[in-house]
Amino acid sequence: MPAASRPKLSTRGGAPAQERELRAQGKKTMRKLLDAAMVVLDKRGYHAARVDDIVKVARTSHGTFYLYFANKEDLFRALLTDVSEEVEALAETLGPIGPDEAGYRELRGWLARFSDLYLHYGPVIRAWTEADVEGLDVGRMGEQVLTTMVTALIARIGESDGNDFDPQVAAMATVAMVERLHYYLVSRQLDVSRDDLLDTVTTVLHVGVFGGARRKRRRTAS
Amino acid sequence: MPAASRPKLSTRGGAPAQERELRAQGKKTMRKLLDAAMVVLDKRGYHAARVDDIVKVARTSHGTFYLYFANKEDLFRALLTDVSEEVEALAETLGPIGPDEAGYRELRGWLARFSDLYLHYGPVIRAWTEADVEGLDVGRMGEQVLTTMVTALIARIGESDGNDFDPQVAAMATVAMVERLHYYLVSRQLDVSRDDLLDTVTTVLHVGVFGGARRKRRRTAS
Amino acid sequence: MPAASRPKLSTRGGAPAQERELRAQGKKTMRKLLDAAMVVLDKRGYHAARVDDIVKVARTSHGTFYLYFANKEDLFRALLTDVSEEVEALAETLGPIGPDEAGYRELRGWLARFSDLYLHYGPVIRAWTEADVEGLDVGRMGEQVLTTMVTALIARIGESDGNDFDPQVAAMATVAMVERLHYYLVSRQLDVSRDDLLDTVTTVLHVGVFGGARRKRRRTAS
Amino acid sequence: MPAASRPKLSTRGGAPAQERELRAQGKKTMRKLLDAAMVVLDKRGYHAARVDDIVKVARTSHGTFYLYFANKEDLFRALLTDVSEEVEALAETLGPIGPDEAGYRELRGWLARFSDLYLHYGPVIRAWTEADVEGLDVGRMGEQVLTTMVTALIARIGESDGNDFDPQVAAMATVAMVERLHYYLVSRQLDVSRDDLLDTVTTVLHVGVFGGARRKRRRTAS
DNA sequence: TATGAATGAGATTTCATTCAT
DNA sequence: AATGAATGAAATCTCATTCAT
Repeated sequence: MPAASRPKLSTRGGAPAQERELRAQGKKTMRKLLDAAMVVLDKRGYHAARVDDIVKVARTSHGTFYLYFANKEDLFRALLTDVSEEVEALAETLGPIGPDEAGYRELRGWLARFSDLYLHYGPVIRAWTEADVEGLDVGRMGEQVLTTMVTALIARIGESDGNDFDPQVAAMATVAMVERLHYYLVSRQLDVSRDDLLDTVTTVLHVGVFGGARRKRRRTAS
Repeated sequence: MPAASRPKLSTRGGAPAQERELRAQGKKTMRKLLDAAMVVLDKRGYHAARVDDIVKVARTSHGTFYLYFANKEDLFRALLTDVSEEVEALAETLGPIGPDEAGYRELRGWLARFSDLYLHYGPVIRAWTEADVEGLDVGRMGEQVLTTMVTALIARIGESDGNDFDPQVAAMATVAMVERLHYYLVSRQLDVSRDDLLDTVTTVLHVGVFGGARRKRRRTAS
Repeated sequence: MPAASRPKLSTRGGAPAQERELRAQGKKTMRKLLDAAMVVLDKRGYHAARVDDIVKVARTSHGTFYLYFANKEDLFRALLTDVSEEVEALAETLGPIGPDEAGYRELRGWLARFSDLYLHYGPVIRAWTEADVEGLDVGRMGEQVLTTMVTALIARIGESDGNDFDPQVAAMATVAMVERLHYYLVSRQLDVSRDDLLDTVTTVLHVGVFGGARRKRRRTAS
Repeated sequence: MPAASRPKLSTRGGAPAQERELRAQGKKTMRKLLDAAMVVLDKRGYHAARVDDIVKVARTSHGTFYLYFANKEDLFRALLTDVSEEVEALAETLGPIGPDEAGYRELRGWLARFSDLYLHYGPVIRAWTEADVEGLDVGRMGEQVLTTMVTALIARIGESDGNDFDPQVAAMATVAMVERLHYYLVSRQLDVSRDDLLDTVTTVLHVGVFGGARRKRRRTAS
């Protein structure tokens, strides 16, 4: 099982939590809040997420919330920091992707790991999009995450030869497609199994971006 | 230049406006409000957009706003209705896309028209994503827009032969890539000319989805 | 048929209307507004009555409203003036009420005329109650109406002999009972025919206030 | 002194307050708000009562109000619930009312208790009348209160014999007279002592409704 | 005489954050 | 470390009245 699917939730937390030493109970409370935030983020999205909702899900109080986080954005920043690290780790695992079968498999494996990550951190990633407009520095953090992915991809795309397109655009196009498709999947606008989704998107990208040859349809075990 | 780039803003308006007969002045004011909403939506996004901002930009009063729209969502719905129609019209213009040069051109032309549409209606489309979470029925309207596009694409993809992927997923992947890339473009996360973007995305999709052959890079005049 | 049932709606109208000479059309418009106000008052009550509702029912415009009335209260004042006059006229028709059958009939006849009046002007009378709290001078006008009725009654009660109660209180009690019962009737809290209501209330008051003898139940033609 | 004169203000409160556990301080604040509402209701009536007025009298903040009540109607409902219970308790204490002196005393005692209740809860009862128009479900609650009283009275009226009137109408007439008279008393339209009022209304009703014999005027100590 | 449009003061309501225990 | 209570700034919405044609 890929690392991305066993994420360790933020052990740092928000500003107030970092200024003091957290004991076992404190850590537990902070964890409860972060988990709750994910739940609420998933259900309501960033803007509609209320502190009240979060503390209710976490079965704690308003006062307690501010014992661990400076404010709402601080909490989301903590979550996003975790995602950042996961994504960075993921980006590093992207090996060379040749036009052959091995390249296909490499790409599919990587996309599968992204999928795991999205299925877990999706709420945060979607929240980032939502918060992107406006000067929220949460937005800026999201851009960094995007850059990480794109940079890794550009490197691999550049290794292919004979590309008649802009590698940077192609890299972003790749991320765009993969991220949005998962969004459609999670928001039930696309009704398909994760494997089918991965098969198709891998094929399209392998052929379209990495010069892979078209081939007969095949199944890949999850 | 395609019709999509010269869109006529909603002539229907929101709930309150539909109950009365609008005279010239009334129509003008409604138009001012819709235009202002686009500006604010662009700058702030859906959730952060305040009725106050909109009337300020439209240089009118609070009370006037509610003479034409029941509330913010109502106005947004009016805008979305316009987009829906434009998108539907666009979807109908998608001709057959073969693997040859002609297919490439057809696809590029269509994407260019989408591009025009997005450059005009982008704020609304982005806001839709933002409002998607939560029970806003605006979300449901957005899904219809998506469906329209996807349906048109599925038909064309189905015409290609030898596809080793799920046409529905491929269609959504196409929309996903195109929409998000334009989002990156407009939100300045991607710094590239519209033409370069179109060249690359057309190539990737033509090759990856429509069985097109890879070819040397080329420029297409706008 | 008693005069009260063929009321001539205010021919004076509100302040602005009094300052100019009304032609035929003007009078018609004013009448439409007064009628509409009654309808709205009936449906919504005083506080919930909106100028907007009134002009909609009257099929005219806001601007027109203020051509005839200085403001909302002005209109109600006009209506209340009419009621005042009707009530005053009614009060004058109250003859002596002896303990005998003739007294019963006199009382019943008078109450029947009140009933007619209430059935027509009820909305205004109820509005007065509603507007009573607070310094609205509409409230003060209502008190005058009450006084008119009470004064007439006190005179007749005083003519009975052997009363072991305060005539003023008894007079007010009479008005209280009659007015409220009609209110219950009109607001459907009391489900009974107008005649049954009149029979009972006449009996109770004739016996309780005017020293009438109790007798077997009887019907009186409406 | 009867229980009705020492009413305990709502311990349940409005919707938001019922969802959480209230501590001592919370209860105190809720009480302050309910008391303040009575004051404002008395001074301004239901429609003119502003949440702003209430919190000012209660010396608390706007936000706090909504911590305990969903809105003005919710608060009013809480008050009305209290009244309902008091009235119900009062209705149960109505014993048989014969035509003799004992019957007179029973009736007078009961009316005196009603009087106590009205003097305390008058603002709420009057507000109910005011709010009755329009779809406020508060109106429906009021009807129940009315029904409670009427039902108790019908039972007692039915025990008298030889009535030549409709007991239901007579019962409502009784409530109508008593309620409205107190209204006139409290709103200063009737200037008389509570005892004089009770004496007269008891006599009129005893004779008019319960077949009592007329007798010489007398004073009853409060 | 009539009208649709516009206004803005004021009322309601929400909710992130701070306070007191 | 935790909590319920309180706050108030900001946002939404209503509607009597005035304006311009």
